[in-house]
Amino acid sequence: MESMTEQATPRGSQRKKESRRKILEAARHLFVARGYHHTRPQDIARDAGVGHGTFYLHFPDKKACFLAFVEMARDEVTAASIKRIEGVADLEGQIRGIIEAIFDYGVAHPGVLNAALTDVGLLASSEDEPPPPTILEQWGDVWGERIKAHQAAGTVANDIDANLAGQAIVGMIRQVSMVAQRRGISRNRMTDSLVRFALQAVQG
Amino acid sequence: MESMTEQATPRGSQRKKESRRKILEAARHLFVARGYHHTRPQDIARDAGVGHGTFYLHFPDKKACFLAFVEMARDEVTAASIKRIEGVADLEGQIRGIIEAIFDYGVAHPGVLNAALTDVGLLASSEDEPPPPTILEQWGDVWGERIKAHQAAGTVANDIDANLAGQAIVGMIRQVSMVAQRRGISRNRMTDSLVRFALQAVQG
Amino acid sequence: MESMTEQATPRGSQRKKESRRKILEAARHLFVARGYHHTRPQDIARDAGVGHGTFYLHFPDKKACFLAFVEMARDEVTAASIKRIEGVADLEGQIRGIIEAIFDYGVAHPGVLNAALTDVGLLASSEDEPPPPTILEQWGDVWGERIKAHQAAGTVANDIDANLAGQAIVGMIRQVSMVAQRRGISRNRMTDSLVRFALQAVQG
Amino acid sequence: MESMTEQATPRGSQRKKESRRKILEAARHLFVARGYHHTRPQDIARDAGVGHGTFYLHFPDKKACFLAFVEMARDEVTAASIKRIEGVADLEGQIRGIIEAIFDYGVAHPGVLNAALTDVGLLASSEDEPPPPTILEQWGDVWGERIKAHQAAGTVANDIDANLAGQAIVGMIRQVSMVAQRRGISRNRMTDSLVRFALQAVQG
DNA sequence: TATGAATGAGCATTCATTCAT
DNA sequence: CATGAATGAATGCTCATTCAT
Repeated sequence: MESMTEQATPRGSQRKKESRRKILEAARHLFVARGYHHTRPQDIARDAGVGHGTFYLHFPDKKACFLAFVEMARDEVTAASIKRIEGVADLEGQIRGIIEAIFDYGVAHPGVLNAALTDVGLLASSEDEPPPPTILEQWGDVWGERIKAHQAAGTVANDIDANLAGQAIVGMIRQVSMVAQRRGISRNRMTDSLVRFALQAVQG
Repeated sequence: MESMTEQATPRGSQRKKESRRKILEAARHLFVARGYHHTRPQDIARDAGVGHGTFYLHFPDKKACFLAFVEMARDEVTAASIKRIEGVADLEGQIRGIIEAIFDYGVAHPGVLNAALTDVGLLASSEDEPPPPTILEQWGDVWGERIKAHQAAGTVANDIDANLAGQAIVGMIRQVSMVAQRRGISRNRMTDSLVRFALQAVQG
Repeated sequence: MESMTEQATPRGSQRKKESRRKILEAARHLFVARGYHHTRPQDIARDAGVGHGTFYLHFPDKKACFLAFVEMARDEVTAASIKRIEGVADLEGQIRGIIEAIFDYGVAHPGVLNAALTDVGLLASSEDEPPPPTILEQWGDVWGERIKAHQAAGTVANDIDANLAGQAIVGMIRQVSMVAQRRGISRNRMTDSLVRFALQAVQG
Repeated sequence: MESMTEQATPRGSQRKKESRRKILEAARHLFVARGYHHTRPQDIARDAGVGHGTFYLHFPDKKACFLAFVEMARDEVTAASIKRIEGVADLEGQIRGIIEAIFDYGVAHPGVLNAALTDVGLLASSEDEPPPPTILEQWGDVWGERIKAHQAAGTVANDIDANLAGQAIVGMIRQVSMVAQRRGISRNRMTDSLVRFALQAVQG
C-alpha cells in the first residue's frame, strides 16, 4: 500500500476526511429527523460512529455543523437545477425545469429542504454581524439574474424589477410547495400552477 | 388579606385578565427582541412585573404563550388589512391595500411579524400531532377566498387554482418584503413591484 | 405562625438564606478537602442537600462561591485575631496574640486557611481587571497600620517602611507555619521563633 | 527511512534532546503567560513545533512537564544567586546579593518566578503521597544552612532557630516582592527594606 | 390568585491522554 | 522517534417547570 512517491494525501488526512463525511451524514439525518434544536452533537457523533470529541475536531460548534449541512443541501439542489435546465432557453421551460428539479430533490431527500430552510439567523449567538443570506435569498438572486438575461433577450419586459421578481418567484415556490405538501395536493397540479403563476408574474 | 367587602369573582377576574395582558405584552417585547429560544418564561414574568409562577397560571407552557403572541399579531394585521380594503372592489386595489396594511403594521410594530413567522412546527415537543397551520397559510387561504370571489365576478380566470394562487401571493409578499428590508429597498419600489407581480400572476 | 404585622423577613427569604448557608458550609468542606479544581458545583449542592440548580441561585458561578468561602475564612480569622489582642498594647504581645489566634484557628478548622490561600488570581477568567488583593496582602496592610501606630508611639523606629514591614511579617508567618506544619515542628517552638523574628525585624 | 550510514543512537539521542528542549521552552512561555490550568499539552506541542504525541515521549504527563519547568527556573535562580555572593562573607552582603539576584532574574524573565511558585501540591492527582517541597521551602533550607554558618562564625546568635529563620527570610522576600510589584514600589526601597528586615530578624 | 425558591434533566464543550500509522 | 486523529469522561452551567407557602 505504501507508495514509493510522497503521498499526495497522507493517511491521517484521508482518515480525517472520512470522519468528517460520516459526521456530516449523521448530522444530516438528525437535523432532518429531529430539527436543529433537538439534535445534540453527541447524537451526531454516536450515529457517525465516532467519539463525541471527534465532532469538535471537525466543527468548532454545533452551529457550524448545521451551516455545513445547509450548504451541502443548497449545493446539491443548485447542481440538480442547473443540470435540469442545461440547454433550455425559454423562460417557461426554465421555470418548470427548476421547479421539477427541486421537487425531485425533495422526493429523493425528504425533509432535507425543510430542515435546510431553518432560519439560520435564529441561531445567531448574539449581537454579532448580520446573519448570512438565506438559501432562499441566494436562489432568488439566481432567479433575478436569469430574468435579467431574458430582459436582455427581449422575452421579459424591461420595466420590471428583475431582482425582486426573482425573490418573488422563490417565495411563491416555497409557500405553495409547503402548503401543497401539507394538504396532499398532487405534484402535477402544483407544478402547473406554479409555472403559470411565475410566468405570468414576470411576463404579464 | 383579600378584603371581605368586595365581591371576590369579578375583582379577581379583572386582576387575572390584567396579569395576562401584562404577561403577553412582555412576551411580545421579548420574543421580538430576542427570539423564542432566547426568551425564558422567567424573563417574561419579570418584565411583566409578576412572579415566575404567575406565568403558568395563564399559560400551560412557554409554547402556548408564544402561540398566543402569534395569534395576537395575526389578528392585528388581519384587522388592519380588512379595514384597509373596506369598500375596495377591484383586485389591484385590494392587493395594494393589504400589502400596504402589512407594511404599515411592520413599521408601527417593528420585528413583530418576523418573530410571529417563527416556524411553530419547530417548537413541537416531539412526534405528536401535525403542527397548527402557519399564519402565512391562513392568510393564503383568505387570499384564496378573495380570488374565488373575483373568479365568480369574472375578473379572474376560472382555470387558475385560487387556493394555490392565494398561497403564491403571500409567499411572494413574505420573501420580497424580507429581502427588501434587508437590502434597504424603498417601500414604494417594493410595493409597486409586489402589486404588479401578484396581479399578473393571477390575471396574466 | 403568620404574624399580624408585616414579616420583616418573609418566609421565602428565610428559606433562601438557609440554603445559602448550607451551600457555603458544604463548599467549605469540599474546597478544604479537595481543593478548588477538584470540587464541582454539583458536589457542593449534593452535600448541601439541595439541587444543583439551587447552587446557581445563590452564586453566579463556582468562582464566586469560592471567593465567598475565602471571605468567610478571612473574616473569621480577622475577628479571632482582633479579639485576642484586645487591650494588648505592647508590640510583642500583639504579635504573639495574633500568631496564636491564627494557629488556634488552624487547629479548630484544619485546612481552611490553606485552601483560602489558593491564589485567586489563578482563577481569573481572562484579561479582566486585576485580581482582588490576596488575603495575605490585606493582613499585611493591617499589620502595617499597627506598626505605624507603634511608630507614632515611639516604640518602633520611624525610618522603617511600615507597610512593607507589615507585609514582611505576614510573609514570615505564612512560610514558617507552612514548613513547620509539614515538618511536625512544635507549635511553641514555631511561635517563639516567629515572635522573635517579627519583633526584631521591626525593632532591630 | 533512517539512513544506514549514520550511527543511530547518538543522532537520535541528539534529536530527542532537541525536542525536549523545544518543548520545555514552549511550556515555559505558556505556563508563564497563561498559568498551569490554562495551558494544554497540545498548545505546548504546537508552540514547540512538534506533534501532540511527541509531548508524551518526553514527559509522562502534563504535571511532570510543569515540574520540569519549575526545576529549571529554580536552578537558574539558584545559580544566579550563588554566583552573586561568591566571595561575599558578611551576612548583609549575602542577603542583599541574593535578593538582588532574584530581582534581576525577575526582570530578565518576567513572570517565571510567579508561575514557578504555583503550589504544586494543588496539582496532586488525589490522596497520594505528600507533595514535593516547594521551591521556597528549598531556598529556605539553603538560607538556614547559611545562617548556621554564621552562627558557627559567631555573627548570628546561637539561640535562634536557623532553619526557621531561613524560612522566615524567604517568606518575607516572597510576600514583600509580590506586593511591591503590584503596587509599583521602587526596587531600591523594596531591597533596602528587605535587607534591613532580614538582617534584623536574625541579628536583632 | 400569586409568589419565587427549588429542581434536575439536559446541554454544548474541553482536554489530557492513547495509539495506529 | 514522531505524528495527529481520535477519544469520552468530565465540567460548568441553563432553564422550563413545580409546589409549598
